[in-house]
Amino acid sequence: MKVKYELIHKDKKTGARYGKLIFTDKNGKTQEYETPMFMPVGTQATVKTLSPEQVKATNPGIILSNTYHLWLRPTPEIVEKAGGLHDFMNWHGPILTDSGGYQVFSLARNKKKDITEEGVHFKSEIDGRPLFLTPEKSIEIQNMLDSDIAMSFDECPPATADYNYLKNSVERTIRWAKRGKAVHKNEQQNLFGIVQGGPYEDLRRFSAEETVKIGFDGYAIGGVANDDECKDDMYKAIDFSNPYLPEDKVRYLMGVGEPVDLVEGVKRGVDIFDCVSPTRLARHGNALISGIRKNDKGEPKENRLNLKNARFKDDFTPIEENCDCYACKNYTKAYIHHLMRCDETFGASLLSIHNIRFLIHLTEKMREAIKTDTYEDFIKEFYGE
RNA sequence: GCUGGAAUCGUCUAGUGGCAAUGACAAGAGACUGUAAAUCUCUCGGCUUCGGCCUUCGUAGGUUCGAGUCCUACUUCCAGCA
Repeated sequence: MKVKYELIHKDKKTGARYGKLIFTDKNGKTQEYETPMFMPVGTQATVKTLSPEQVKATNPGIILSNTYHLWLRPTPEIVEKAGGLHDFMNWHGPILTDSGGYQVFSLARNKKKDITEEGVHFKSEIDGRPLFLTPEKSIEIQNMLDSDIAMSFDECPPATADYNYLKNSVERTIRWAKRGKAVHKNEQQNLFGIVQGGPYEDLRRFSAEETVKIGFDGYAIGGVANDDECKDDMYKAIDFSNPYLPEDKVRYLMGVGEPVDLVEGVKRGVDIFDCVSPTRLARHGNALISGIRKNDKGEPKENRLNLKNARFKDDFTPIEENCDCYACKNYTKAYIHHLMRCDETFGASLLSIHNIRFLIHLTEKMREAIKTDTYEDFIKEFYGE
């Protein structure tokens, strides 16, 4: 499905954007989704522990999947044979595939040696065989997967990377973006470019301007929220990138994030987000709740309950009294505590439903605030001020 | 009744003369940001001025510089024979 972003309203005080993503399929049929948007992640063509129906009940727009992982298993040939990713996984809403760029960060073992101009060397985690992913290959795989939005193959650098490393990396990522676009053939698929450059103003500007010159259907800000990156560097990455991105294209902050990151990202002009955290936290027994807490750096962080804690064994109230999710409407903390203690998958499912719904609900509230030019008040209320 | 064997931290378990004592589970807590993650880390006898000190391997004695480990008796359990 081809996508078009429509900027509908900007919050008068903060500039936060309310908009729509309009997808049109080859028969001219459209699907509309509002932004700000949170996109749940389903790396292996499934949002872990959830059926498509359960995901749908959280009211999402786009969901993610992953080029690298589907390349290894089941292979793009199988997905193509199944009629594309939508039919294969029974998800008929929009799908965005990450390019494998994050795996350059998380899986390439020897960054200096494995990342070359031509592409990136990996060793399969499944059978140890050598793998080589190039910008062309990534796009070719995504074309075959037939996702609605393909991402350019980039290098997602570690937060510890220094200026010189980032400068070379940014330049190479731009060359990769050109190579990827040159081989992009799937006319029903959109292609997004990715801005890199760490927390450096000149690198972000250069990366954004060069990426925009190539011309993409949407733009992402990448390389944030890795390792122990501080929030301040993430905000710099956004602030130094957004001024150089076109107003009429959607802006995607990759891999983010926590509720506080969504609120701060939208304030800085971001439209869409994705993050594994709601589903991973869920599998590890944690439920997102309203309010904020501080991490050990003193930064504001998501508030949550660890339902595995003994104190919940006889707590027969829902995770959040006013939450409209399936888990909160039907189950108690004591029950979920019991399921998590017994390693029952249903516990992880209920927490995944709650956490995803929590973030999506947050974006819904942000939209309403932007539409009424009260986003600043919304932020104050969010921080409990 | 006889002959073997066994009793160790909530549970199972390692341990054959230097041991507060192995591993697993359970338990208590923490981490997690484009998913190598239903994973990983820490704690798990008591006290501590963090150097140690104290009390622990069924019970009671004994041998030894030193005993969970060797010896004796007892208690309980298991197996085989009656």
